[in-house]
Amino acid sequence: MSLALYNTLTRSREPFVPLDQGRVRMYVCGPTVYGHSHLGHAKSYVSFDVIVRYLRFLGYQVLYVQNITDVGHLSDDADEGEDKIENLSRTRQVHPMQIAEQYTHSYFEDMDALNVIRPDISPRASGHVIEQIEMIRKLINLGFAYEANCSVYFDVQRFAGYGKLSGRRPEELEAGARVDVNPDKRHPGDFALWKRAEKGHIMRWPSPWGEGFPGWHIECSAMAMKYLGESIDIHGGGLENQFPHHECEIAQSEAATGRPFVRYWLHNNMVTVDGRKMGKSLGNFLTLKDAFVRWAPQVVRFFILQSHYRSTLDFSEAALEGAAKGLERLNAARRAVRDRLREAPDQGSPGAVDLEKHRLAFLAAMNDDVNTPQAVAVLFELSREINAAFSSGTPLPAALLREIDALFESLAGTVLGLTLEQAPSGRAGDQPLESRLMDLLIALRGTLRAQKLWPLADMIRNGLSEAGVTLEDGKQGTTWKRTS
RNA sequence: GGCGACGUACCCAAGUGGUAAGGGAGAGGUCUGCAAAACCUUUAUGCGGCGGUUCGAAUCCGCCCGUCGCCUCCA
Repeated sequence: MSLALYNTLTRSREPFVPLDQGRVRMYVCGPTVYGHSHLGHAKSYVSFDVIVRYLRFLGYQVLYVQNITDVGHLSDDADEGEDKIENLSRTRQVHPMQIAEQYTHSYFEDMDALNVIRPDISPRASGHVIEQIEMIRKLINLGFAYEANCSVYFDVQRFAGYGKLSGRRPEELEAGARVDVNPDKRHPGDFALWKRAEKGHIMRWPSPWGEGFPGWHIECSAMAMKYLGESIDIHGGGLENQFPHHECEIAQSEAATGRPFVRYWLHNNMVTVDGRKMGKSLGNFLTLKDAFVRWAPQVVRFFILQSHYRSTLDFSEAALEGAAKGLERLNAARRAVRDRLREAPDQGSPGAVDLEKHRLAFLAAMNDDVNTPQAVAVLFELSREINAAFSSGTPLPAALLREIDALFESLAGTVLGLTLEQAPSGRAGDQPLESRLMDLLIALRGTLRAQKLWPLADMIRNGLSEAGVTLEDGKQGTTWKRTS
């Protein structure tokens, strides 16, 4: 049993075998930093985060590169549009790099909150203009690109493999009604590698073809190859970037090196709202900062993991609420394990819960093209079995409880990035002042309850509830937790 | 118009030939002063429709209906 991934290039599920044994070179298209990240970004980067985490869990040494696009991404057609970031900088009267920096910070802030492990390298496009120029020059020398009117275009007709990822041929593009006529291009499908900077354009660099800036597609090829080599194992990105972005990446990279650029192309699907894509252009997006006001980042992460990365995920308040409750169920299970651990006997029947069965089921799900919803289902099944064992009355031995706890930590924590039961909660014996005050209130209420002074007892419970603390009366005494 | 997906219960969502995972909601129950939480049980003879292949189909094939994505920027 080993990891299989769905490769867009071959449109099939393939066993994952990296180029070098034990090492994985992985590149994922990062954000264009001209706005706060939204739920769609979260789905993409959480999905790839889990893939990276799982590869590392399997023992691979992963080098994970994810770019930050801070120049060259045009707001419209690749010939007419303006640079998105420069656009915004004009409106706000600040330097484009200030815009890029602001939203780069914002991006990492959100990803940190989602417990997304940072990439090993986060190269900025503007910091790699030299590499991009070098690559463009090479493409011209090899006859795959041509200069026209101080801009440089890739000649799609010269590259035989153009279309192998998306299934689209240059001939078909020509038939499309929406390809703009650009007299500089030899073929309507040719794409810009370097753009001439018009008067007033702030982001500009000197080049052999005059002052200008790099096209959008070239950055990923140049940076991926700089840090990962000419052939990489995994390239990830959003489904909507399959064409033209990734198709162009393949063309320019393979034309330049003559070698296969990417072995496994992975594409994640998008978040929808009422069945429609969540996107900036549609204006139906929810930024993560807004989402986090309502739902904890962990809940958002969990919500994402409950669907497959290649499936669309439909957003709704009800769906998020459902995820929040489900996550709490897993939390409760682990909390119960830890609570019992305090008074667990050293001896007992260790065979009460078959951990190995669940561990293997979890791995089987993950090996099957990173089926996180299935893996999450295994966690629920594990939880149910543990709870059943608890309610049967027979105390589980400490060694088994520690094993269960470790299994949660490993599968839910290390692999899925879910930090179960981090919210402060407690029973007698905890250290901080908050806990000691809670102990006092609980003891006071306990006395009132013993005297059947219900109104006074409820006054404490209701007051704490308003302060964001929930009391729960259980068999083994009263516990409290924050309700956020 | 071209290319490509998808349609599974009230909602979200797994499942690519062997007789429908999981979560939420709903219902019943245990516990409780009440409550909350937790736990247990339960909830699709059915997988958009109609045909076909097969011993057997949500899964494969064909047609139809519906929704969406890409072809212009988007994770």
